Amino acid sequence: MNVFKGFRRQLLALLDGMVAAGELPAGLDTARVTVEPPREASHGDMSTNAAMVLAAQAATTPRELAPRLARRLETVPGVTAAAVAGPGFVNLSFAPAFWQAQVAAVLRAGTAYGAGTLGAGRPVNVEYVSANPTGPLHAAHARGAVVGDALANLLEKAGFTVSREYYINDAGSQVETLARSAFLRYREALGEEIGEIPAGLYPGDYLKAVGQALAERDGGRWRDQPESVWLPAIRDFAVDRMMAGIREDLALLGIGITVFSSERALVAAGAVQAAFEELSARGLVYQGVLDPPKGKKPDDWEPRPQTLFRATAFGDDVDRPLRKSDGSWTYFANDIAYHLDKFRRGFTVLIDVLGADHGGYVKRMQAATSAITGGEATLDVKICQLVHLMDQGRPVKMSKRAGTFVTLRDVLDEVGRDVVRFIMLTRRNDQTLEFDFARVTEQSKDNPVFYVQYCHARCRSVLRHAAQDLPAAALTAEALAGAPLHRLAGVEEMALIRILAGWPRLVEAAAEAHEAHRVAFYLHDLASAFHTLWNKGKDDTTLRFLSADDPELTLARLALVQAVAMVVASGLAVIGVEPVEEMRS
RNA sequence: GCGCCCGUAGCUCAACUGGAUAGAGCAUCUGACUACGGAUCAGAAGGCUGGGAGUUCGAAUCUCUCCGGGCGCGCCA
Repeated sequence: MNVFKGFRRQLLALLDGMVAAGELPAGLDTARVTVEPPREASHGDMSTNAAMVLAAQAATTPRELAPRLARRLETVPGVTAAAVAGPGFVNLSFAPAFWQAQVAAVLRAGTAYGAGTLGAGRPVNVEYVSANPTGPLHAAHARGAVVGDALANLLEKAGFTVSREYYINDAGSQVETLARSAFLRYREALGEEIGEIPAGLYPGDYLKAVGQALAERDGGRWRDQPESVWLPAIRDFAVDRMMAGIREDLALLGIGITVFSSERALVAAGAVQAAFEELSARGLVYQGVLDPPKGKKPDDWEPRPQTLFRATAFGDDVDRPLRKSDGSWTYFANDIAYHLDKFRRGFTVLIDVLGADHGGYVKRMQAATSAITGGEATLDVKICQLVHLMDQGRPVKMSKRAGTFVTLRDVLDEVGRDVVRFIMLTRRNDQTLEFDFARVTEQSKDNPVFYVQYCHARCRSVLRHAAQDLPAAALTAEALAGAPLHRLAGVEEMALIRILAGWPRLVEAAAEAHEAHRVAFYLHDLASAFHTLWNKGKDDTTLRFLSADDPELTLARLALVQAVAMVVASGLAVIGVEPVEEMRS
């Protein structure tokens, strides 16, 4: 459980008591009252802004209310001091036993420690990757894949029921281009000389295998047919092949997408028509003419009446077309249908993880989501900025034309799944990220993956040593939960325990903000506190975890070490990284 | 030209959604390490949070306005 939230409940009860005693007016709005760890450790263990938030309502000043509050707070069991500071904060200190008990809580919960009830089982829909099925995933896709997957893990840990989804864009012109490109490779496989790949078609070698497979399956039956005959069949064939490859790559990266939705199937099922009618029924569709885009002057622009969605009524800048001039649906219309589909499947919290090039798409999709669900569903869009691939500080040159673009598979082969997953979360999603092949694999504290893994490995190492040295002792987590934890009184030990106790709170806050990267930063902090303690033991042997002449202290410290290992493992699980038992050389 | 994202230590980035003296890691100096697992640790220095104005008890965070970078900009997806 989240100890800060727990104490906030006690604080609110205490405020009720003050109201009952006539010390505060009834009907207080306590929504903005917070209990948090103070920024400065020297300020105490917890801090509340209650006096500042409530002073105006109580017709007094923060500095007057705070001491009255502090006096009451000092009577709460476990609280050793309540001091007024700054503009009216009340800083609280707790007895060591309060924190030491958290170690036992970790040990009893295991890697489930931090799992929360915040979500209360409510459904959340996370859509990510959704790469066009026109080629293999490349390195840039890895970021969205990891961000989405870790976010899904995080939300699950916080108690939400999560659906992980991939939207297959198999209905547009790009998959037709794929079909034509594959057809060319098919003719090539049948022995034809195809020469240069014409501009506008996909040149990648990966299509050779598609052409080959098609030739093996169907022989020459398509070769002399008109495009209208072979295109649908070859398109479907090629898309299936591409998706098979993509699923394989995702599996290698450990991405747990379970729902794959086909745009084509959605259209075929009439979902777009239904969504269109829904919008029409709400009076949000009209025929109109848009202004030409400012500043940019398309040569072929001419005013033309279109079927438009009134996106401006929901915060977008302009109304958006739903139909192309040939009468078919725009990509946007299809996507509205998909989001409506999510809503109809019971999701009111929708999250899309998209690439940087979709930044301009956010407003209209949020507008559409709000419109078509009557405001019942909200859409949060996480835009993932670019990944700059580097090697030893130099950019890795990438060119699709020259065929040197780096695939996801290349990156995985080079550095492995765990490194990719962790590094992708070492920046906020909306910041560009540098991915340096040399740096992310080096074994030093510069490398956060290594740093955190090393922390876990050190913990496990200590526990292995303990098992050898103390064959008679019960060293299971359950047994260690009963260790004499009051012996954990060192400054560094207490600091470490406070960080451990902050894990449930971090899970909640990160889940609420939809920001999985916070887990990576937290793990780095935790590892840092652990390495600090470890190194203290080098200088001062009385601080070592294993103390031959003090078995009780040893047990208490082993409990702490075990708890650290568990929380690290639990955080790594959210990121999707396997904790290691030892560092391979 | 318009919209969105961003701008924080020399570099790469945090900052618990409005809290206290803005924090880490590199790099730079100064020290510790013949070992529970070497790839670490302790300390120093480094800032007008791009500039300016506003909102209030309080702003890196919200508003406005400039400056600088990225992405996008009718019937591509």
